[in-house]
Amino acid sequence: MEYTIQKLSLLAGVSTRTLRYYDEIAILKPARINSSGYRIYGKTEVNRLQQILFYKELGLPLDQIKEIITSPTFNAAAALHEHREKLLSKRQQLDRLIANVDQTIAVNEGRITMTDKEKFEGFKKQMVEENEQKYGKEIREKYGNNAVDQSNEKVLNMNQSEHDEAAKLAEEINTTLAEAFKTSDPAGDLAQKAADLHKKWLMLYWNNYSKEAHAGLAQMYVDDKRFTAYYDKEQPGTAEFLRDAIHIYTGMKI
Amino acid sequence: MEYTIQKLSLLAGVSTRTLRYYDEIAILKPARINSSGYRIYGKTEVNRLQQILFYKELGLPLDQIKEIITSPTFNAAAALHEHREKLLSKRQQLDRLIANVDQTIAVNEGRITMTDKEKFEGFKKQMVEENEQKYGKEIREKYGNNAVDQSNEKVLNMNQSEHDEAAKLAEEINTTLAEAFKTSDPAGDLAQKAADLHKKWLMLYWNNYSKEAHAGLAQMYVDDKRFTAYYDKEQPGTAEFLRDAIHIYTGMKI
DNA sequence: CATTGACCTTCACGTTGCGTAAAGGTGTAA
DNA sequence: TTACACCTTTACGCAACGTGAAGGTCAATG
Repeated sequence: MEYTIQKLSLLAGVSTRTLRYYDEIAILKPARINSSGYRIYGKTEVNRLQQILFYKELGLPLDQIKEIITSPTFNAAAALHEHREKLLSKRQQLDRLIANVDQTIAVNEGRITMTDKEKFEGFKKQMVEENEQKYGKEIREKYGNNAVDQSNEKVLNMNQSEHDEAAKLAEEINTTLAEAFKTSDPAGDLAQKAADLHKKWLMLYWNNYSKEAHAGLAQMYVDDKRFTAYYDKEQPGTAEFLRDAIHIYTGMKI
Repeated sequence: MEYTIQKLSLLAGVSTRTLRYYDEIAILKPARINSSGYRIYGKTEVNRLQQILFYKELGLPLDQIKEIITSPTFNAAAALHEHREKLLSKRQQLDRLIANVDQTIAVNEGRITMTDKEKFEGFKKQMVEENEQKYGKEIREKYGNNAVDQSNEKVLNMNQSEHDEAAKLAEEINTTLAEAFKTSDPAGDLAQKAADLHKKWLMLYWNNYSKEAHAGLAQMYVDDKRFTAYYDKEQPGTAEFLRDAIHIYTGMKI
């Protein structure tokens, strides 16, 4: 079976320009040139093209593909392993980017609802949101991307009134927590109410609430200095108190 | 505060070439040009550059950044949302690539151990591995990337004897399963032995065995025609029988 | 037989975001 | 004055083709 350039291009789903380019860089030369100067491809070339396209789908650059398929002694396995590493770190980079964009969108939209408040307050909020985001990354590793993406999507699609509700809830948590802290009893009614409010607040941000995640977040409030600073701003020890209350509330310890 | 091009480049951590390029494409013009033709940047330009670099970190192309920061009416939020979508699908694409590379490496290395066997057999094996891979994608969504990556890494690092062990185990599963199938009792000793072998076999591929995942995979053997075809090749109903045995073995139903 | 239209060829520039010379002017300290 | 660090513009290079442009070739049709 012989193919002209267009026949092969139709067969393989690539452009004729691509085939000419592959000829030019000598990764795929035609079997022969006919008397009119036309490129004629044979069975060998079809197979080779399929190989090339396969490796290309894997994201390998053409020069590496060339080495793989031209040199029979070339260590394809090593090349693939190396490429795998690159893809992995690329995905990590992408994850960071996505988290960053999510955060930026949130901050941008938050800014709109925040114009009346002081900048300092805004910064504090942003700080916590940032960390919430970081915790998101940990969830991401434990429960997969979809959960976090959906949750972030949820925040991004919140309307003004939902934003307001979240702010009101956050405020309510703070006052209730402050009252509860005075009782020194994380199992008491007030503390448990704070934990419950915190759950309600969380559910505005998370699509799928789980006790494990709630308890885990509570622990992070203690472990991460920036969270601790936020919750301890009025009374040192509040973050720890909240964690204890949530652990009792969820019946879980991390 | 005024900056020459190099001062600004040192401050911002970009090359002077970059700054000249930004001047050229009019995304960041210097505040003024001094009598010698030098570019002089001021405070405004520093801030603007920071904005540019920020959006660049998000992966936005320069022309879009230009629109965002030059047109005050430009809908930055919409642009970010759109960009977010792009990043998300990019990551999906990356996930596919990684799975594909993993698979290719496995097949490549599998081929070496398979040279003696028939091609047809090889194809069947490849088919099942492919699906195992697909199931891997479902795990990925449920348990995050790390688990699957580690598991694949494990396969990739298996040596010859481990490969052989896997093949032997697979063979043993098949014969045991065939015997067990005759008893028609998925709770019987033989069937439970098959399930246990299957677990051992799985543990060669998965880093973290869990009853849920094992039971889930068993269910997939019935749901996915290609798995079913593989296990039913001698006796129709074997895939279903194996699922029942595993569900009893794990004490779980999906 | 000539024409038409599909197909082929070889240039060659455009894309993105700069890196990297090359060739030459400027500022300042020794 | 000389050296040296700094500045300028110009322009090619990179990856992997897309997209014309200008011009030959082939098969079928009027």
